[in-house]
Amino acid sequence: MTRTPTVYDVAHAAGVSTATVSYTFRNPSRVKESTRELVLDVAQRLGYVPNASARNLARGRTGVLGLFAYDFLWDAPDRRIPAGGVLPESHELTGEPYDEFRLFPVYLDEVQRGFELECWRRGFEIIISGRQGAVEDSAISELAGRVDGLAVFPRRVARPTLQHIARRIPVVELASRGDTDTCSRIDIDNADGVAQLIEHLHGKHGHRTFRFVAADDNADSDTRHLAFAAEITRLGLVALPALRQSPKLAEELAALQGTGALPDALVCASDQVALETLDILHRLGIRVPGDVAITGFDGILAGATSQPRITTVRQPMSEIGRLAADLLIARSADAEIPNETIVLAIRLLVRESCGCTPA
Amino acid sequence: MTRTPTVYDVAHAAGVSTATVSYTFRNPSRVKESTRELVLDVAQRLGYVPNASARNLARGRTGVLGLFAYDFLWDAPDRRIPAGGVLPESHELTGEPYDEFRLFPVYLDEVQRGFELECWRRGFEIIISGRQGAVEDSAISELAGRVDGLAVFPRRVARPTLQHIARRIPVVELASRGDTDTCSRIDIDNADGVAQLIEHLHGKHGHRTFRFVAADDNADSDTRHLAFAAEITRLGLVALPALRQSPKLAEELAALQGTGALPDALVCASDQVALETLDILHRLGIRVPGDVAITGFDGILAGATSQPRITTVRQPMSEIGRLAADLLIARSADAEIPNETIVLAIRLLVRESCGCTPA
DNA sequence: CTGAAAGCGCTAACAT
DNA sequence: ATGTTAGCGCTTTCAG
Repeated sequence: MTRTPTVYDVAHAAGVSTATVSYTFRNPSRVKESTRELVLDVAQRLGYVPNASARNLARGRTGVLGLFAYDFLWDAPDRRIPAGGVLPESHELTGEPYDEFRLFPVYLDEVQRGFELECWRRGFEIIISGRQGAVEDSAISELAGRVDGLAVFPRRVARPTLQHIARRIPVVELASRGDTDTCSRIDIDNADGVAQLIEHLHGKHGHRTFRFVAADDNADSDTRHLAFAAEITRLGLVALPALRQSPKLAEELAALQGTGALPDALVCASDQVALETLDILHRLGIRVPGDVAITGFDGILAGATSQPRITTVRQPMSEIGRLAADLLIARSADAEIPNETIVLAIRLLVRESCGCTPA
Repeated sequence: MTRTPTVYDVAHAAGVSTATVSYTFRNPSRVKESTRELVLDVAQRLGYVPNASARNLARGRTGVLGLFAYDFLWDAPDRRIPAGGVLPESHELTGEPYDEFRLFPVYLDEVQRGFELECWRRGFEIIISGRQGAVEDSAISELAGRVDGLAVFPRRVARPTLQHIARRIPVVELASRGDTDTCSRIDIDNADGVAQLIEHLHGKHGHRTFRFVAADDNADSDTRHLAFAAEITRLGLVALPALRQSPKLAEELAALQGTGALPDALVCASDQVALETLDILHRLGIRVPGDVAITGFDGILAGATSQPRITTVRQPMSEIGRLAADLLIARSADAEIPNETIVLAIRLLVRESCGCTPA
């Protein structure tokens, strides 16, 4: 096997300089047509493929944006996406554990999609990186060295690491966290979402007792919980402690059922939490929304195919991804552009789990 | 804004050589602990992030695998994923056209997922690249220069281009095409799948007239159509010309309905075709499976949530992605490993669109 | 319109 | 255990 051809080989074979070869590919109009054709011909014949590492090094940028995702499966391998009964056992699986968890796209998938499309539209490539559990600094730093800008989901990367990276390339955090100005941030109006949900449950359905169901170790969940508490207080209702998505959630709900202490409504931190809760309630024989109303947050697909369908707040997920890419591209081209925080509006999606009837 | 720090800066500030800095990051055990700590400290203070382009150039490899995907939306912007009636209008959309098409994951998404997970597990990063419509050679060649191996979906990239690239890095094509040994190939047993479907429709339900519904410009569709024709012939049944997924499919089906010439069963090239066909039949008032049976191919999620659920053949999609990554990693490490074609087994998924009753 | 040549930042022999 | 140094392949300024 011969050495892979370089600009030198092409230049030599074509009887031109390496500069001309380079221009032929990067700036064709600078090269006389006949020369250009010659070079392309030779390149073709030799099997020349430009080496991006060399180019990026010379240019000082990569044309790649990174998305540091995660897979919640890895963190919670024994937790399934509850799909409100529609998850079909006959949707044959390959036997790999993750295969059965990720039938439905989740929040992250939809954000990723928006990010991808915007990158491609703008001529950027995209590295999707993911790690299991706690992220070692080296992994993320490794990734940072490969890209012109980086989008990360919160709570995945230690803050000092993020600050370190943000000194070198633009970084945008997706979703809430609140402090610092290390990086840009794209967030949604969580408080408004929660307020609209409660307003609907309270004003429209007359519900008076609420419990929040929190997700584990999740910044968004915390934000929404705070908003929930504030809203409950504002309405002069009784603030009860939050329930928590965990292996013990089923027990807790069973206990509430036993003592007749079920609230009127369960406001869940996310659609995924809502779906899991729904599943548990089903198993306990508690009817939704008959015995208890339930709401989610996000607007993922699974919540629209469950039984009943989940009343929720829709995030503009792909728009979040799109904006993230947009912002990174701008800042990577001009370091003077300051970090910014964008807060996107949400929208209440009234379906059936709150007690409304299907249209 | 100061210049971004390099190994030289770190080495200088720490009073060591660049080699020591490099070793500290790449081969820590080669460096005395105290030195290592010193270097890491200085690097931290300076905000040093290793430049991957330089490293890759020096090393001669990138640690990145590419997946050249596509988005069928771009090619057919006016064609929706029909979801058998479950696609909820209230699943609020952002207004961007693609947003409403891609609610359900498709074949490609699931393959991609397997690819990603395997890459991450093996310590590779992954570049997902996509283009609209016909792919210019430069785009794919561009990508090829960035990665150690490339997986492509068929019919997206001109064959000469693929051959050109395959001279430099390992390439694997996902799904059927058949000719050449330019690249490796991962395929499924399409013939077996089609045979099992027809066997079921014929043997179990006694159907005798079949029409194939082909997808446009799709290698898999062609392969399955051939297998379909062969099987029909083998059983001594009447071979009728294929229908074709297109804006005119509705007319054609209506015509068949009008003349009482509907077949017993429609064997569709994919689940997506089946879902679209199902949608059309619905609108024509033709009952499925009452008036006509229908089958799909792939095993995507949308086919499991439609009404009725689609009887289909399940491809091990994430396994396809996983194997692709596996194969590329092996070949990128050892150019002596020859190309190979892997054919994976499929599995019949009997649901309701064939006429069976729900379990 | 084309060529010469100086980097880009890092790695990995090889030397000490 | 650490330092020296020659590349890795391409881009781009400056000359011609």
